Amino acid sequence: MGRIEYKQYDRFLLAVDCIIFGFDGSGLKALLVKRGLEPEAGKWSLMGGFAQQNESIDDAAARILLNLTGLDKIYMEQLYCFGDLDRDPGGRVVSIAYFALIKIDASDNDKLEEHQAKWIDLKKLPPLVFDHKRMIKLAKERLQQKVSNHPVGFELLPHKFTLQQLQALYEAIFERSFDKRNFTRKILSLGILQRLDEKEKASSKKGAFYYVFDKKKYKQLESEGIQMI
Amino acid sequence: MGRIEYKQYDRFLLAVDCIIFGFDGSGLKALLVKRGLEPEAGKWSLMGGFAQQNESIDDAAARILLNLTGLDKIYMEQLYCFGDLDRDPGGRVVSIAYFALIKIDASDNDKLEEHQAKWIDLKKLPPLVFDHKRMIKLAKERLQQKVSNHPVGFELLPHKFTLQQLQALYEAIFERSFDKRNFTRKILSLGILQRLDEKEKASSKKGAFYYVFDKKKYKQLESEGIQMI
DNA sequence: AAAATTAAGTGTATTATCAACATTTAATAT
DNA sequence: ATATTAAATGTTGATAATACACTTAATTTT
Repeated sequence: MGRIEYKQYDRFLLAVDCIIFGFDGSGLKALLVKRGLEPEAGKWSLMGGFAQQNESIDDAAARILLNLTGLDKIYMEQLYCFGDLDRDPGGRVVSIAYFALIKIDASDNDKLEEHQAKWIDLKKLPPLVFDHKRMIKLAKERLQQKVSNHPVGFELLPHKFTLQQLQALYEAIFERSFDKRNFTRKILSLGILQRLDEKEKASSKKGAFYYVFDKKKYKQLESEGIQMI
Repeated sequence: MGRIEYKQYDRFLLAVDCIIFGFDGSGLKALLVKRGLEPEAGKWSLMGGFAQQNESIDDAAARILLNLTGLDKIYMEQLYCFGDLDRDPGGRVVSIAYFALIKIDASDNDKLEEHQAKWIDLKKLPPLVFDHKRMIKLAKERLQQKVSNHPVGFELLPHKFTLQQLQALYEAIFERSFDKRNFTRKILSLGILQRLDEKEKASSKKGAFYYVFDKKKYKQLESEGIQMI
């Protein structure tokens, strides 16, 4: 018994690619880098890397995200395994894609510059290497599905935020508008928001109340599931 | 440029494991085999195999399913990539799991016997090798989610079937009962069923009408999505 | 100090969907 | 002719989703 059984079978390079989502108040953004490796070096790409024998695939994904952003303990979920023969012209590489949700201003700017990384609006994507555009498309669909059934703003919004910011996030994710009254009623009825006494004054004279998430209730609904959309 | 860039990185064995669902009128079943390979040879297992360099991962999954059942052009969907370090005691193997939906009596019985395969009720699973039980659990959750948003009976039921058979399928998938009147109304309102003039007489004196799927409408709703549960 | 401005905050009526519930009907067997 | 069996079918109340417009708080301007 042990580690000699499977010698005869083919072995594969395993890449891990990360679709990193962020929200800056207007559009939904993805964090893209200039690819540092041939082939296609210098072109826009998702952040990625190769998995190593001494780590799980989840760990590889976390490592790659940390490497780019300096962040750990980030919301991350496996998206899909892309295994077509010719997806990478540099060789047979099977890629496992993960998507992550981060607060857009929490990442380490030095690291971002190191990788020539930029937040790019999903509606203005440049040409991307390999099948990375397809990955982003799938990730966005998964995010929509996720957000329909789970609270998710916590990961993408600053600690305190206004109802309009939250609505803007949902509108960016679903690329549609919501009725302010219905949206407010729905989201407040979930009981995951706590209103602060503080107001955001930059964008109106009256000012909009800040809210924070009730972490306990949020976590509960995150596992139970909700019906949001 | 070309196929020499990535030499330095680690390479992995890639397994493909198939969760094959079937429905026999009462319970939801999975097709399990007696594992033919050390380690754990002789124990119950999902049907699986190693991916080869000359095929896509999707193709590998289709090959493995064909190999066991003799069936091709089967409904199949990638489930998840399992990449933990010690999931397989025989070596570092990353497994990509697929789930398939087949008509339970369509498969090639000789082939099934060759692999000592059996249809086993999901509620009576024996101990399984590695993380295969976890795979089945996840596959069942995905199936529930799938069925909530897409018509799916077509793949699991015989060509013609009664409303009660269809309801029994849904009840098996969701492990709950539905009100017959509400279920019938809902499913008929989708407009994907065509009633035949023929009746099934085995289980009642009155007889229950057979239905078939309206393939065109079915395919349309399959891509558009529905709200079933 | 009054008026104007700006976006925030809020309520109601209508419609559609979901859930609960029991009787009648068609065909065969006695 | 009667009994039996499972199939087929409708209504009502509750809940959720949608559509829609005015009032309020605070600042800025006159």
